[in-house]
Amino acid sequence: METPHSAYLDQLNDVQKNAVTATEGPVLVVAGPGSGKTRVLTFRIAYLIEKGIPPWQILTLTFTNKAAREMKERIGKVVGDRANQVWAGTFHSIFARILRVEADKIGYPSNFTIYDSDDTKSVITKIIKDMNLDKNTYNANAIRSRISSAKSNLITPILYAKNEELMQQDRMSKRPHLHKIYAAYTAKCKQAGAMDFDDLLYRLFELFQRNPDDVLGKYREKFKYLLVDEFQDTNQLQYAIIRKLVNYDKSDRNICVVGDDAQSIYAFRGATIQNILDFEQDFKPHGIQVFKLEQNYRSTDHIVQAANEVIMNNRRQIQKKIWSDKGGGSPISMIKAMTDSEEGKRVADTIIEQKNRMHLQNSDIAILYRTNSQSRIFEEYLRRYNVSYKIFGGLSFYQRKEIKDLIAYLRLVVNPKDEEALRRVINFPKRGIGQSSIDKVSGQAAAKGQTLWQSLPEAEVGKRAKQSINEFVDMVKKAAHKAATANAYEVAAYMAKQSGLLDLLKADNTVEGLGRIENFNALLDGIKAFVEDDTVIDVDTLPDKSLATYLQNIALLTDSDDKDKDGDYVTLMSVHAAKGLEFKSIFVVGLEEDLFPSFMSMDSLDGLDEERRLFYVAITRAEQLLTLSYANSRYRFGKMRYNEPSRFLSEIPDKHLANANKTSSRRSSSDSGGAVRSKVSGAFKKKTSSFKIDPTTFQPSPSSEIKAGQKVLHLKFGEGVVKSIDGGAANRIATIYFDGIDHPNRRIMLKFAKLQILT
DNA sequence: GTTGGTATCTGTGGA
DNA sequence: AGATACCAAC
Repeated sequence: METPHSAYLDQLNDVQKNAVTATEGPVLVVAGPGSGKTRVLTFRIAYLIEKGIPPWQILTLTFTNKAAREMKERIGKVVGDRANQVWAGTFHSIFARILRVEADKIGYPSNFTIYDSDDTKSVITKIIKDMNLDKNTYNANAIRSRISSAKSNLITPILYAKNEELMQQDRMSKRPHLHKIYAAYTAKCKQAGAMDFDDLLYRLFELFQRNPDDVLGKYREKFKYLLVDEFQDTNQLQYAIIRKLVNYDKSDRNICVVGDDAQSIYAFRGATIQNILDFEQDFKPHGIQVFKLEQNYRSTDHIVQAANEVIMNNRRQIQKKIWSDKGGGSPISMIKAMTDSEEGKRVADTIIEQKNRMHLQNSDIAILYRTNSQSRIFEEYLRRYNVSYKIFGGLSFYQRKEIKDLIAYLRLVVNPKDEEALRRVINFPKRGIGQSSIDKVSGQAAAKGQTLWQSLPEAEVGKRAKQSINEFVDMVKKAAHKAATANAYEVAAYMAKQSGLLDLLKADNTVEGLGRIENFNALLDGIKAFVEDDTVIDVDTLPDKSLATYLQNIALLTDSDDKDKDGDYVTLMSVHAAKGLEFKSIFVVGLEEDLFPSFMSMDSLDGLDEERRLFYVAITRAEQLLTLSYANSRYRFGKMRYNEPSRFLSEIPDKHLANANKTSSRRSSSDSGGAVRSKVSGAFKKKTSSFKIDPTTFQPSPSSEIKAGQKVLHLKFGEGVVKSIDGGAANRIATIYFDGIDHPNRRIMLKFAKLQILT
C-alpha cells in the first residue's frame, strides 16, 4: 500500500492530520464544536481510498441523511466517483438495507414495512384498548418511550418481565401490565411484517446474534473500516452492533468514532455518553489512539468562552478547552421582553438592524428555539417585515394527512399484512365499512389467528359492508398485481385515482384544500422523480424503481432532508435540528425556566445537564453574532404563563455580554457584579418585584374590549384609567393614566398590551 | 354508518 | 389552543 501525500492534508492542523492518517486500529476523536470534525472524517475516508482500500469496504454511520450525503459529496471532491461506492448512511438506513437482504432469517418478509412513531403509537393505543386498560394511566406516549428505551437497552419482553427494577417502576407508576403491552406490541409488529425505528437496530442485532457465522461473518469480512459520526448520540444497542462488527478475536479493529460528549443531546431517546467512556476502555487493550480537536474555527472568542463557561456547570465531562484565534468579536446581546409577542417583534427588529448595519443576508441568520411551537410568533413578525424565512421541522411533509393516506394505500399494496395501513384506508375515502364492521372482522381474524387482511374475503358482516369490502380487496389486489411489473409511479398514480383520494381532494375548493392537493401532487411528482432518477447509488444496489424500494427510501427520510438550500431566507428551527450547522448570526430565543431548560427535564440533574448541553450546542452555532432572548410571559397551552429567565443566562459571565446591566428589571443587583452570575436565578427572582401586581392572578382582557373611561390593570404599571383611544382598528392606541409612576400618561399599543379591565 | 357537537387530553427533542 | 376521542342524534 502506498502512503498518499496529497495536498489536502496541508489544509489540516497537526491534530487533525494525525487523526486522519492513523488509519489502523481503534481511534477516538473528541471534537469540540466548529473544530473541523466533518473535515477530519471525510479526509480520513479519502485518505483510505487513496491508500488503496476499496471504497465498498468502508462503512460510515451517521445520524442524519444530510450528514451522510454531505460527507459523500466532500469525499467526492477529493477522490471523485469512487466516493459513491462508500457505504455511508444513517444507522437506520444502512441497517434497513442489510435487513431487506437477510430478513427471512429472522422471520420477516424482505418487503417489511417500517412503522413510524405515529403507527407505533396507534398500535399501542389499540392494544391498551383491547386489554381494557385505563388509557390515562396507560399513556400511549409514555409506554412507547418505555418500550423504545427497553429495546435500546437490549431488553426483550421476556427480559423485561424478569427485570425486577423495571417491574418495580411500573408498579410504582400503577402500570403493572406494561410488559404485557410490550409483548403484545412486539407480536403485532411481527405479525404485520413491520419494524419500528428501534426494530431496525434491534432486529439487526438479533440477526447477527443468531447467525454468527454465515451472516455476521459476511459483514465482518465486508466492512474492513468502520467510521461512526456523532458517537455521543449512539445508544447501547447501536454500540452493541458496532462491537459485534469490529470487536472480536483476530479483528484488525479498524474503527474510528468521532464525537463530543458536550454535544450529546439525545439521551431522551436512549443515547448515552457512557458509550464514549466505554469505548476508551473496551479498545484500550487494542492500542486505542485518542485525538482531541480543541481549536474552534467557527466562532469569535466571546462566544467560545461563554460556551466554555456554560458547559463547566455540567458534572461529568471529558476535559477539554475550546479556543479560538478569531479575536473577541461582538459581545453577546440580550433581549428581555415582557411578552412572547414582544420577543418576536424585537428579534425581528434586530434582524432588520443587523441586515442594515452589518450587511447580513437572510441566509446568514437563524432563530433557534427549544420547541417547534415557538416558531409561530417569529413567523408572524418576519412576514410583517417582509423578511423571507423558512421553518424547518414541525409537521414534516410525510406526516401530513393527505400524504399519509396515499402512502398507506401504497404500503398496503406492498405488504397487505400492514395492519396500520389497512385500518387507515379501509374506510377512507368513505365506502361504508364502518367501525363496527371492522371490529367484527378484526375479532374473526383474531379467532382464526389470521391477519386482518386475510380475513377480509371471508368476513361475516352486513350485506352492504360485505360488498364494499370485496370491492376494496379487489382494488388493492389489482394494484398489487400491477406493482409486480410496473414502477412506483405507475402504481401510485393508479392508486391515487382508484382509491378515490384524488377525487375527494379535487372536490375541496377551500384554501386548505388547494394546499392539500398541491402536497398530494408534490408527492406524486416526488415518486416520478424517484423513478426517473438515473444516478447509481453504489455497486451493491441495482437500480430498482419498484414501489417497495420507494417506500423503503422515504420511510427513513426526515423533513430536513428534502429542503432546498438555495434561496435567501432566515432559518427558523429547533436547537436539535441545528446541530452541525453554523450561521453568522444566531438568535437563541425563549430562554426561560420551564421552557429552556424544559419542564420535562427539571426533575433530574441528568436532564438538566442535557438541557445545558443543548444550550451549548445552540450558542456554538454562531460565528459572529449571538443574541439571547426571553420573555417574562408567554402563551402556552392556551394559558398565559409567567416564567423566570433561564438559569443558563446566569451562567454566562457579564464580560461576554453587551448589555448586561442595561435593564430596568434587575437594576437592583447589577452593581454587585452578580446580576447574571447568581446560582439558579437568585437575582432574577427579584425581578418579579418590579411587577405591581401578582402575575399569577392577572387575567388580561381581550384588547377589543378596552374602552375610554375604564379602569384597567397593567402588568407592569399597575392600575390606570383609560383616557382615550385612537388609531385604526388594527393599531388602536390607548392613552392611559397610571398614578404614581414617572410619565404617568402612557400610550399603549392595544395590540401588544395585556390589560385587565377592572370596571 | 355517518354526522356533528362536546369533553378531554396534551404538553420536547427525532430516525 | 388545537387535536383527538367519544357520544348522541340522524
